[in-house]
Amino acid sequence: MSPTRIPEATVARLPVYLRALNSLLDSDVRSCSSEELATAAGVNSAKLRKDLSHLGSYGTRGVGYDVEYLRYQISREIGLTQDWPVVIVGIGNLGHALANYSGFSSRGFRTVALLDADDSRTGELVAGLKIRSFDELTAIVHEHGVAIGVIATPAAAAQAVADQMVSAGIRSILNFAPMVLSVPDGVDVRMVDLSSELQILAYHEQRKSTLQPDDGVVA
Amino acid sequence: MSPTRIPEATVARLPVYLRALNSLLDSDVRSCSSEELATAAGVNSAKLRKDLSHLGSYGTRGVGYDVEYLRYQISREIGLTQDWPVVIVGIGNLGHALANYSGFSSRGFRTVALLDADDSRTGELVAGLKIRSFDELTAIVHEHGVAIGVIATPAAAAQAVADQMVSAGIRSILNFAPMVLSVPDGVDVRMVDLSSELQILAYHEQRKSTLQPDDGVVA
DNA sequence: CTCAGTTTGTTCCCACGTTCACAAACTCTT
DNA sequence: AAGAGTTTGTGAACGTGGGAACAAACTGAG
Ligand SMILES: NC(=O)c1ccc[n+]([C@@H]2O[C@H](COP(=O)([O-])OP(=O)(O)OC[C@H]3O[C@@H](n4cnc5c(N)ncnc54)[C@H](O)[C@@H]3O)[C@@H](O)[C@H]2O)c1
Ligand SMILES: NC(=O)c1ccc[n+]([C@@H]2O[C@H](COP(=O)([O-])OP(=O)(O)OC[C@H]3O[C@@H](n4cnc5c(N)ncnc54)[C@H](O)[C@@H]3O)[C@@H](O)[C@H]2O)c1
Repeated sequence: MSPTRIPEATVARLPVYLRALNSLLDSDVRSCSSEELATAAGVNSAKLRKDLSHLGSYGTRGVGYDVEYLRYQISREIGLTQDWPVVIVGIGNLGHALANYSGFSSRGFRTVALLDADDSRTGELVAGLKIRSFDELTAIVHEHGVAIGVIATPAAAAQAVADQMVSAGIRSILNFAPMVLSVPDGVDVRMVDLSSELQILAYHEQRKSTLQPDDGVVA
Repeated sequence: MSPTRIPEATVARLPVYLRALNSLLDSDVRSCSSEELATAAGVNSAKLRKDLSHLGSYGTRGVGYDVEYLRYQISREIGLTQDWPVVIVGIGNLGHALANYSGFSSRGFRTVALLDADDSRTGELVAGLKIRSFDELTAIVHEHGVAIGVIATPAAAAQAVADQMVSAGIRSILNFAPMVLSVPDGVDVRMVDLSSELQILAYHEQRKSTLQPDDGVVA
């Protein structure tokens, strides 16, 4: 199946290619060149071809790529052909937005439970799911075979929540709390830090203002 | 001040160091070694020292770093010693959460306006600000000198919103819509794509399940 | 079949980022 | 004052990623 390990930078771009392919399919485009797909994905065509070459040879020289076929191959490589049950912990402002986000379920991700430590929230209906007590985490993880957990609690609670997730068997965590989590080897944590993103923009903005016309990060 | 350009990878970690320093100050720690700070920030101590060396020599050999002083220097380098007015466009599920997020205002970022194209939302009070019409964008940008815009609209509207932002004078955009934005040179776009993050986790999760015990991305 | 045109997959090279290892510079004890 | 102990800042080695360029492999016309 996978001949070699796929570079991390490539893995991070596969979801972008997938979105571009879906967008092409919506426009009834059946086939495309690396140049077209690269433009749609906002990358260099050489980079795109090299990325795809890590998955295998799914194109035809002189012709291009079959959109449907390539989409399936990328989906399979990422693991989207299977179902991924997800638990969200901390149903405050952000947790509510995440629970209502259709972009998760549209891929293979299925939110199976919303958990919160605040008992006064328990029972509230959000996006068709009842908020349940955080104590039920382990039972829910075992029942649904949950492998991915989302943390949307305040920073102060994040490490404790992560510890509980790990001990319940979760091995992949998406963390929205502005807090560096410490987890055992074999557990993946990805951090989404909005405040950091703004600060990075501010740094570049400051340079743009004070220095000679410099190029930006572009997009 | 800044002798050379700071590597992009370093810039992306400065906010993390800043958080770690704030956390140390909260615990009344006045001074720390690169080892301690690196642990708090979740990175290698060699990497931390090299990162900091790009800003200047703010430590003392044999002693370590003065927490308060280093925090100020990093803040100044990022540009947090000045005020950054921000506009949020698209006050739906996510926009509401962002408007209510205190993590923005706690740094130098100040939300000056919430805009939405849906007139039925106009006037609604969110986090102490009234939702205003998207048409007011240019006037608001000029009035407050806004340089940073946040897009939280559906993907279909994102490019049009970005175009309006750019023509109004905004040169830094934080985009939450799952859509590759096309902007002129000199405009920075940072994309926060939650769906991609989940897919990356899924890829690694899949590999963990099917292959021999491999190491994860760690944290 | 042959040849011109097209587009992929890959190789080569360079730039960037990470880590090691150590000299330089500081503190503290004697 | 000198030497032992610490810790920073940096040079050098190494690994990863990006981009140009091109050979390989396809299509289609004549
Ligand atoms: N709101 C945003 O737009 C935004 C943006 C970026 C980051 N964040 C971060 O996301 C996190 C959540 O933000 P928010 O605005 O939704 O906060 P919030 O206070 O509205 O919600 C936090 C929720 O977590 C629950 N909680 C607290 N401790 C818990 C525990 N130990 N176990 C389970 N649940 C627990 C609380 O009951 C609450 O419902 C914060 O860390 C914040 O810094 C939020
Ligand atoms: N909800 C989440 O947790 C989440 C997570 C990740 C990404 N996103 C993305 O963030 C974006 C917003 O998500 P949401 O759940 O808040 O959607 P939403 O539908 O709840 O809100 C979108 C808002 O944008 C407004 N809008 C539409 N077109 C506009 C325009 N041209 N100008 C100004 N405003 C306009 C709408 O009136 C609405 O209020 C989407 O692109 C979504 O994919 C959301």
